[in-house]
Formats: sequence, C-alpha cells, structure tokens
Amino acid sequence: MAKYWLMKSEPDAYSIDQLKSDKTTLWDGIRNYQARNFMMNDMKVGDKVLFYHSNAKPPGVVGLATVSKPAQPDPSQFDKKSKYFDPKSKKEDPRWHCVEVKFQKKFKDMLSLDWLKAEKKLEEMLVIKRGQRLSIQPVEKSHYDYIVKQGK
DNA sequence: GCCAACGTTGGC
DNA sequence: GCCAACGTTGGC
Repeated sequence: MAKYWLMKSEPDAYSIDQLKSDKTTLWDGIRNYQARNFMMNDMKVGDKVLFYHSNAKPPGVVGLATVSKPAQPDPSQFDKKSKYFDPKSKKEDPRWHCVEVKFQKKFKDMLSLDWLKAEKKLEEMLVIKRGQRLSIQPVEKSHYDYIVKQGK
C-alpha cells in the first residue's frame, strides 16, 4: 500500500524544473531527524510525493514525484566541501539517509499555499498549519487525491 | 528583512 | 534530565 508525502524544496536550491530535466534525484541534505526517519523507516519505492516549493513566490505544490529508490546513506554528509557536511557522522555508522525520487509531473498551474488554505477539504493538511516547518510530511490519501484531481 | 515556531546543543 | 541560548525554517 503506497503512502503519500509532501516534500519541500526551495526552488533556488532544487526546483521541479531541475527534477524534470534530471528525471531522478537523491533527496540529500535533510538534517532533521523526523524527516530522516520518514525516509529511513516509512518511505517505500512507489510512494507518491507532492513536490512543494518553499520560500518561493508564491509557495505551493508545483508537481508530482514518486519514490524510486529506498533510503541510502546521504553522500553529502561525508563531503567536506558540501554545505551539508556533518563532521560528527561516521562512515561506518552514517547519521543521515535519503531516498531517491523520480519526476512524474509538473502542474501547468501550481497550487499555491493560499489556494490550499482556502480549500475546506484540505484544512487538516499539515503544510497549511502555522509553524509547520517539517520539510517532509506525511499526506493523507484523500488530500493527495484531491490535489491530484485539481492539479493540471 | 522580520520574526514566530521550534529543533538542537551544551552547561549544569 | 532540564532549560537557556542559539540556529534554522519559511511565510509574510
């Protein structure tokens, strides 16, 4: 049974257009244990992903992706030149893991955060709740289905 | 650029 | 194990 997720990315860092041209990408650089645990323990190949642009004008869901590879150690944690380098992480016991995601679709018209907030059916979604900063969030099937139906 | 929310760190 | 200080996220 596939699960449903929302994954945030700042378009300046990695956008849906980049994913479209890359086809797949490692979701590296996650340095939050809750988000990591979702990737390590709960995400499975084939799970559905809402791709969300944060810190964008406007922020919102811009397209769809799927999980294409299970969690593996995040290579950026061992790369001294990476901004995600973590000196406390050991090769034999990596602290951070990440999944690979695959491009599925870019919405012609994104669904902005304002729009999500205005939808009665989506009022329980985590992403519209105040102070919700988690960059990977579980999404309910009904919310996912509703968004996919609206997204062109 | 501001700042509320909240996660992490480290002294005790 | 508490909690103050600090850092980051992300909407506005």
